[in-house]
Amino acid sequence: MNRVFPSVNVQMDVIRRGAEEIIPEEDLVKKIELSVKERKPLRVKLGCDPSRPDLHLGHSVVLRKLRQFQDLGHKAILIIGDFTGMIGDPSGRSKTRPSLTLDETRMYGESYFEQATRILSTENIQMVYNSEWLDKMSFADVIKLAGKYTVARMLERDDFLNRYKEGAPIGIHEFLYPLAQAMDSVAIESDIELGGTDQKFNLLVGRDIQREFGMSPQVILTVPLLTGTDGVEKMSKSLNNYIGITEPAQEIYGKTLSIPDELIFPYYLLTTDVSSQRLEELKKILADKYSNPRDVKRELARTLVRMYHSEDAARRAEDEFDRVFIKKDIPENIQEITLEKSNEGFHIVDLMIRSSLVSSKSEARRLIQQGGVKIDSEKIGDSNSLIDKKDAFILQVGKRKFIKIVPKS
RNA sequence: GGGCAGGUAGCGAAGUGGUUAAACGCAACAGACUGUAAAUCUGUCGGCCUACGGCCUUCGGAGGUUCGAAUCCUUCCCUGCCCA
Repeated sequence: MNRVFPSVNVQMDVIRRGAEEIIPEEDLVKKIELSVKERKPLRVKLGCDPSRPDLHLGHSVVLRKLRQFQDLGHKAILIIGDFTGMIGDPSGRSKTRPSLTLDETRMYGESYFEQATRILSTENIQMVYNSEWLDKMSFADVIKLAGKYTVARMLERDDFLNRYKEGAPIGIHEFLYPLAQAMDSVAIESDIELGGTDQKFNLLVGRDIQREFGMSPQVILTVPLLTGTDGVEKMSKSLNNYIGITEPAQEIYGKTLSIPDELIFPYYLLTTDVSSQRLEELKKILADKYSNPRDVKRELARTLVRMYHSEDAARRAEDEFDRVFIKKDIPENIQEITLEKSNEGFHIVDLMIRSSLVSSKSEARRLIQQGGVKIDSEKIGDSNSLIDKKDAFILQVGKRKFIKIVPKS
């Protein structure tokens, strides 16, 4: 590849935006200087865990950072962690994380790639599976590798240290994961590795191990972890506080509006590409107690829908939202199911179960008692109600669950 | 290998023979209020029912003692600490 790169300063400005730490920053400057001089792109590594294949805005933060590197002319190297996926990580809270077969990891890898390229460019990119080199290592190789690191250094990682202090279990293999990840950096000869702040330790191990292998150590760049829609925990699928990048426009819009106000700015900074000037303006607006944060939040929601769908979808999502939640009307497109009814009609509880809006009859009864169930916008007060309608009708549970029932006799 | 301490609902954590489906906190859900924000208030939070009551299944697993067990015993599994 032989091309002209933007100047070092221009590059660093882009790279610094929204980054938490760059370690060591001087090295990055040097690497970029060299890259500009030699017209050689940097190899930018991002490791991906393919075991949870639905990408959300939390993942988008680091992917967007990688995209920025691509746009600056550098090469993105996406490592699919199929090897670790195959072994399965039995540690930690996730009790039964099943080991995946080779086929499955491939499948997930592909799905990951498909989703990631909604953010990444398909040009300067290379995707590799780490089983390619990790699977070939012998036990002796592993021991030798393990010999390059010490327990004391492993315990520098606060996650390990805390568990150690609290007497919580730490599996030996957990010590091996950072090393495996480090081997990835060795294998692909990364110049820089990206990751969330929680990955800082692992990324740093990569530097040490690369050095052990006589390579120039990678620079690491961490990005903040995006807080989820609950405003407390980091965004994750299992905590159900996420906004998925493949979700329907409606969902992205609605979920965005439900984030706490404190998150509006971080979301703008980390998940959108609004200009720096606009960021400054937004900061002022949000600090001004006379302005209503709702307006900039709506703008954020539109922006996100635009990014993952279209301008048009953004407008429609907003209209739809206003209709349903402000005017308390019924959504435009509702999932429709056809159910057979008995001659006396539908038993309300039964209906809720059959449309799988609730998981048990007790739950259904509870919701009815609490006034959370409506048929055609009319509150159902009695859990013994019978619904006898010939034509299709709308069943609503809670604020946002709607389903259209088409009776069939 | 030995000693000790533990394993209770999504999580944290009470309960150590009977009114315990299991206190309390968090999370979650529904309702009120709102900007599907925050805060606040109310209610719910194992399942099933012909339901202000009734029934069934839960306290790491399996057995046992007892009229009766999350609580006592045996055994197995798991975790941590200390000693070797």
